[in-house]
Amino acid sequence: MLIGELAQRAGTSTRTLRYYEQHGLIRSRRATNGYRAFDEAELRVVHEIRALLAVGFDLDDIRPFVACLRAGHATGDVCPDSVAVLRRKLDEVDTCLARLNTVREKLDHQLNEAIAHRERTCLRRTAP
Amino acid sequence: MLIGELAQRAGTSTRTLRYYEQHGLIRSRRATNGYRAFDEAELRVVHEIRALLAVGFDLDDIRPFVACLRAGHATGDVCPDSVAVLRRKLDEVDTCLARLNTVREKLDHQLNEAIAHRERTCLRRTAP
DNA sequence: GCTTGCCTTGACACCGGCGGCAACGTTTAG
DNA sequence: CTAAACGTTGCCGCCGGTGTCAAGGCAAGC
Repeated sequence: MLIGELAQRAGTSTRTLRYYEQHGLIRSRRATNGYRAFDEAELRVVHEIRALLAVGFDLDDIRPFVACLRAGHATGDVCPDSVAVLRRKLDEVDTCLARLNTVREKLDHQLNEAIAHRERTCLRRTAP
Repeated sequence: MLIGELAQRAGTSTRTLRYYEQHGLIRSRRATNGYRAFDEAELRVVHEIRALLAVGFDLDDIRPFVACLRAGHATGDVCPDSVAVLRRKLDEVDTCLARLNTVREKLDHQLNEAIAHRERTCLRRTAP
């Protein structure tokens, strides 16, 4: 499979695939003309990459999942390293959620105070 | 007040202050030697900027707050434009929270599945 | 006069996942 | 023969707030 076909089937660009390869996430042989030749299996790998990126993982985080797939597992998340990343990411998300909730409260409070202040000082210009 | 003093009092770097000035957020006169001279009032402005940046605002978002302070208000958030930004930011945060919660659920599910799978296939290497 | 420590502007580096372009080789169809 | 449609490598741009360095002007104490 040439890079264009893989890109189309995976719903990405050739530029993206070269980038993944350059960073060791996907693999290819080279034909005599220098063209990359991809195995069918790489399609699944690309899908895994895309799915994890969409969730907020970066390429380094994703590497263990790819390795897990290459090791023959049906999914990329059952290997110890992948599980470790999942745990860490879950922690990160929880931390982020906590911070974001704090920010939300602050914003909400600040917004209400500001509106209250404007009403006290009779500066309402927009209808309630 | 010279830039070094303002930087120290505001807890930032001179580089940062020049950047803010370059982007129209703080103001200075120039002494005959070319040095920036800052009013005391700018200290408060810088504090406002830093506080909002810390919450996740970008410099463009912050501009109305600074204008509000300069208009003589005790706080930067009571002016209509600031309130509008606050509303928008609150919406953004809510959207972000929603997405993050979705991600959290996915991760949690995926993690549990992976662990369950490993236990089914007797690959436990770490003590429970 | 010399050093030290302020200040000035300007410009590059960073991070990460690409987009996009240049300049060029290959294959295939007409 | 040529044009179109693929492939290759390499490099710049982006985004935003800062760090950091260069190369130089000023202030003040010895």
